[in-house]
Amino acid sequence: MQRPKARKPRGFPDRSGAELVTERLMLERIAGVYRSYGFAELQTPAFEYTDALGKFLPDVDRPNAGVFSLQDDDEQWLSLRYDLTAPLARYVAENMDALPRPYRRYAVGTVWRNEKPGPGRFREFTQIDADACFAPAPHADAEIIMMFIDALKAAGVEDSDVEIRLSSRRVMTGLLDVIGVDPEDQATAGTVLRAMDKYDRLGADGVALLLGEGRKDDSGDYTEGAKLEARQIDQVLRFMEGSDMADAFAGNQAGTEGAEELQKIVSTLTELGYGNRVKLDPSVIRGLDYYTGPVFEAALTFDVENEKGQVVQFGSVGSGGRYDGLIARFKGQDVPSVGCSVGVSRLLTALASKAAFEEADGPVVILALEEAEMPRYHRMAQALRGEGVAAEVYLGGAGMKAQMRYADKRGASLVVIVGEDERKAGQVTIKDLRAGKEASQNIDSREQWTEERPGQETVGEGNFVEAVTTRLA
RNA sequence: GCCGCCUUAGCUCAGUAGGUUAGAGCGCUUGAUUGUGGAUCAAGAGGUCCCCCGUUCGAACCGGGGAGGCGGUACCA
Repeated sequence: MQRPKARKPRGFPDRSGAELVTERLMLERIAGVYRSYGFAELQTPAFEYTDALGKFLPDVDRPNAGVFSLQDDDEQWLSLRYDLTAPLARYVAENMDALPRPYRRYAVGTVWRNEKPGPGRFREFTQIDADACFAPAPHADAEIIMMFIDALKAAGVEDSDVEIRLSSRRVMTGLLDVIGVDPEDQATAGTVLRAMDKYDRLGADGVALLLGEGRKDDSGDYTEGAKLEARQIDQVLRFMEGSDMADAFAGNQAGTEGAEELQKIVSTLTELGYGNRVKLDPSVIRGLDYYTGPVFEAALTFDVENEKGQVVQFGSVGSGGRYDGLIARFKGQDVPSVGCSVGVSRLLTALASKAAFEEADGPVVILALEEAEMPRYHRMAQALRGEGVAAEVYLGGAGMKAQMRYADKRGASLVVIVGEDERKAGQVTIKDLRAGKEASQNIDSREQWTEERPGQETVGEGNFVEAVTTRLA
């Protein structure tokens, strides 16, 4: 008989223990920030119709690569959501008339992307988003960014560890106009913007190659360039290196307005004390056929290492921006909207590389030494639970040594022992594994080992609950 | 998708310029302790040397193909 191999599909993490506890705490703290700004939770399903997500391949009757899709029994295509914004757009369009304006909601959930996993990058991960719809620039944008910063801080990211990089799609439209590239020309405009996006990593020279003929990277991969002229390339680079975005647009409407909008956002944030956290950065591009105004992302300022200690390219841990056209796909009418998203799974990975998670203590383990006394052991466990102490009775017929090993492996702080001796004497032995662990550092002979019983005490059976809670306190 | 590296015990990794019984450390099990985890000592279990095809008297090792993992790059809502 052919047995299946026990294996996990790649990019789908198994998760347990302290990581999960930390994630739940993180989510609750971020949600708390969102709620404090007046956002209320909305839950939508994991699946949406593929056309509602806008993920059919152009001119083909099949869903785009990158999303997990399947056909329902009526042959309609469904896809797992790849973010929380597309489902929001569907929800708002579907309930347009019933919703207050502005409509503010947050959402927490798992999203799925069918693409190659990388360091800190999974095919299944958690996002927590907040969005305001029917909310025009620039004040809604300033508020979202402010809240985004608060959320990251609540998630445990130190001020010095993160930087909010801000740019604007309208400014980019202006730039393209000025250098003579039609912003509507998806192919060229897209290539130019994607090249700019790589400025951090490749520097001016690398970007120049991508704007011109193309570039072959160190691994030998070749990327086709935008084929701009030298003059245009120079303009783009000068824009990227310049400090004042507005300068670049003498009389260009989109560019000038975009830059003014950014200035208003920055000055609002500065007035509220967030100015030092935000930096204008023309290399922030984000979703090309998605955002229409300001865009921003949170970049970590420390190196992320993998388990082998190698420093690894690590993307942003959250992002957001203005998408005035997303809901128009359904209703034909622009709905000015802006939102942010924290990539919780990725943020956890990054923080884990910085400091290991503390494993919490396991439950108190009550040894099961005498078969006939099982009810007594369960009663003792109940008594502890009644005081809010997590407790379990050992199950399975192993000897005392094996039970102790089990308690150790579980990370139990205390073991409760009632064997024949204790029972006859009306007593309970409590052993503190933590104390023993410490003492073991200094023990190196077998004699010492068998004689000492560190952290062990025997109390009357009426007092054992109190003795346990005192030790745990 | 493209490029590179890697794949030997549960884990981390040695290994022989093709030769019979493939190793270490850690972990695991058992014992030293007939009622005590973690230190120490001893013993033991555990392997299709990623898979397939080929070369060879003989392949974990050489050649070809494939799969998987890792990293980079492309794409990324």
